[in-house]
Amino acid sequence: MDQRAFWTCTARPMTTPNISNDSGSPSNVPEVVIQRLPLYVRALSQFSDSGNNVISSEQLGRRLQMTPAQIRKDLSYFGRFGKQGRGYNVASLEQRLRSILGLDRAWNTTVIGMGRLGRAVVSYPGFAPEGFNIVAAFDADDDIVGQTISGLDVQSISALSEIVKEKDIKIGIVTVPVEHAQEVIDALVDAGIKSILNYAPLSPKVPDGVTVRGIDPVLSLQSMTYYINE
Amino acid sequence: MDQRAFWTCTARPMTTPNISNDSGSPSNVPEVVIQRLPLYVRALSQFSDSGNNVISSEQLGRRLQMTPAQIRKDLSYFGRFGKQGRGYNVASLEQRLRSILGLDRAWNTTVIGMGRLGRAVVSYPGFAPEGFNIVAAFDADDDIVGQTISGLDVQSISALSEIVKEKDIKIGIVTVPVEHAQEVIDALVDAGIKSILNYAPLSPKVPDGVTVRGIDPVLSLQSMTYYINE
DNA sequence: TGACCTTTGTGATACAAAGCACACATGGAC
DNA sequence: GTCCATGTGTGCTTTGTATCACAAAGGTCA
Repeated sequence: MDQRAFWTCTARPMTTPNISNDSGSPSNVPEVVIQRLPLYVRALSQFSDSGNNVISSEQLGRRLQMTPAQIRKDLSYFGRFGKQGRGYNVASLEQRLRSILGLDRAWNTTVIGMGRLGRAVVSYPGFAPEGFNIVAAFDADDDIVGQTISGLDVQSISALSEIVKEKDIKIGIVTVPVEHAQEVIDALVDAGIKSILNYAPLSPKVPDGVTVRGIDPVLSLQSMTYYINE
Repeated sequence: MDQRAFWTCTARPMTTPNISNDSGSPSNVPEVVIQRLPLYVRALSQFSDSGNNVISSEQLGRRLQMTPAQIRKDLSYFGRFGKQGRGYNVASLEQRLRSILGLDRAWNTTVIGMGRLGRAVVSYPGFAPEGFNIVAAFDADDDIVGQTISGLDVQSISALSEIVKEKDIKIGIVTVPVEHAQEVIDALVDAGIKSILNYAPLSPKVPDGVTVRGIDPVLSLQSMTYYINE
């Protein structure tokens, strides 16, 4: 395999579990900041639902349990969105942030691995409302290929590359058993995918420019137990 | 050289999405370090499966995509486990780390919210082998209370506190809809739970000394889209 | 035994991110 | 128009963490 760096995570010395961003991306914005933007979007969306037009960094900070200064600093990486003495326009800040993150459009995604976990993922109703459409499903098992699950025809992994191009899929969601995860991720990368959401319990190697985020509840539990005693 | 790790979330003074550890814990060990330990445990376990007795920080670092120095530094917070010129004994280091994390015992957990997501969680086969036993299930809906799901009798949330004590439950897993998540988390805290795994898309408020880890695939996707273009 | 090689453990250093504090816009009151 | 209250945007300071670099420790073999 090639030995370009695989580094992960962040542009930063953050080295946080389950996040791997190789963003060789020139983006001078720290990765941690990018990760907080969706939180702001979510909070703003809730705020506007409750009928508010304007919000201060203080209010937003109280809701998200962070300091107002950090929020202002984060936003300042992208421009000046607030009015002094007044605060931020809720709707317009939300819109600006969505645009920065690329959330003002829909994204086609695919799930690879149609076992128990993959089925749960494709039937999870939380993705579509946020613009993440699962448009293809794959599996390696011939007994599963050909089935229709949640309206998706399960296809053979050998067709991955072709379908990715055909359907303009930009994000891969990996739900295969851990022993096949690296090869599936390699296949996604070969197919040109740059963003991978990985449910398998491993730290995959990916080339620069590919971002991987891991979802690993066991890891989360295992680090919490440390704090239970003391 | 640059390096990185990946996986879930982060630490305290860092305010990273999905992690909130207030642990007023006196532990002088940085939270990020605690979060990396389970990665080491996992890698060591794989190593010993492949028949190796000894591993160097360099080998471990290669596998986990991080610098050897960071691994040695992390370990040094807890003691001296290696032999110079040789490396670490795989089995014994794994055992020591498990002990530090509290993984050398089993933990009783409960899932609150028996909707689609909760059912997926209780039937997920990845928890038990790691010592996390789900011993109770709760829901607020009277139609669901009384059902048996994956061998668990679903109980009313009103019985939460009682059952937590009766079954010595130490960890709560929250899979209720977001609009009820904060109240359920409050109830867990009232019941004496100190560790919460939260699947609901919000940043819950918890008192000092309670650790919350969030599992939020949508947030992960939303921060990845930023890097797709550029 | 001692020369040599490897790999640890750790003080010192570099750097990134968080928080502080204040200058300065802005809007409202009068 | 002037004054005041409010809350942004940001340079500077502090904090936290990753990395460097090297002394000391163990192993090996002549």
